[in-house]
Amino acid sequence: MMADTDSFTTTGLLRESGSRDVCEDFLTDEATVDKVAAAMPGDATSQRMAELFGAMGDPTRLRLLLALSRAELCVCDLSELLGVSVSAVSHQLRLLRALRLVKFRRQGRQSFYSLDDFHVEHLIRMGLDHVHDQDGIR
Amino acid sequence: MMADTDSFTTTGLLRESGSRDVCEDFLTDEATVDKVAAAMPGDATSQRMAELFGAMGDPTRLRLLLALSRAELCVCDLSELLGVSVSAVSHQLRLLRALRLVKFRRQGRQSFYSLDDFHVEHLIRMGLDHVHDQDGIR
DNA sequence: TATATAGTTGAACACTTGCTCAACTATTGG
DNA sequence: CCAATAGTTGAGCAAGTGTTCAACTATATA
Repeated sequence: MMADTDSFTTTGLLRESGSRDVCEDFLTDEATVDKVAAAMPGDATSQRMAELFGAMGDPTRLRLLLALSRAELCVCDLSELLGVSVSAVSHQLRLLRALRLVKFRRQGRQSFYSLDDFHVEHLIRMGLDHVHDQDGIR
Repeated sequence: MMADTDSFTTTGLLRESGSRDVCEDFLTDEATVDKVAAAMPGDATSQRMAELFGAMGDPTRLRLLLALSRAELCVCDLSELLGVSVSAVSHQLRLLRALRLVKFRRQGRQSFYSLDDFHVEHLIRMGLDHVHDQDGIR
């Protein structure tokens, strides 16, 4: 299956021999580093993952997703629910739509939004678990 | 078990009767909105979830986590692997540590970092799945 | 057709964030 | 003790981000 082949971790090319702020010429554990480097997803993949998590990393957007994980809702109701202006909600939904985290349908003059993908619900669930586990134990 | 009791969705308090940018006085589907509002995690919880996802939403930090999901590594090797300065790596690891996504141990003058929690690995895995599924299908 | 409602969009602005740089601590080796 | 290595930390700055505001589109109703 091959890990990935995008463009490869930037590594290897940044070896201008005098580069400061980098530790001594050869690595602490070169074998391990090579193994990890080979297993790393390509830049394009990690970039898109970062976009995904970044989208969920804003409180407003996350709460939009949390709300939509319970029901399909129109912009107006989402605005009320979160206490955020319609405009701000619309902007954020646009972003979530671009990343395919939510989809929408128009009915009359209303836009009803819902989660696009079951993965998103799983991610939300795991985020909740992580936070709750941290509070509970430790 | 009760959904949560933190501080409650901001909702309900922002009803200064003349507030602009909010749709007509009563909601499209008040019953549903109430149901969703009751099921929403409290502000403190969603705030912490947003911090978690936000931490994973930066390309550098995400790639640190991806690397650490494969092996325990020192700052220097991480710096090499990602092509990012030692200082930048250290700053980001500090943040990840504060959120308990990674832990570290000192050995001599080196700091070895690793993932703190198996949840993080699951989240990474699901993020990968989501991105790959989007590419594959559709 | 005119008016109101629901939502979208671009520009602008304040705020946040990730990096660099330089100074610092801590551990090792001579 | 001195020098070097590994890493941490605070300040500062450029780039990015979320909200507001005002102008706009589109659908429904009188």
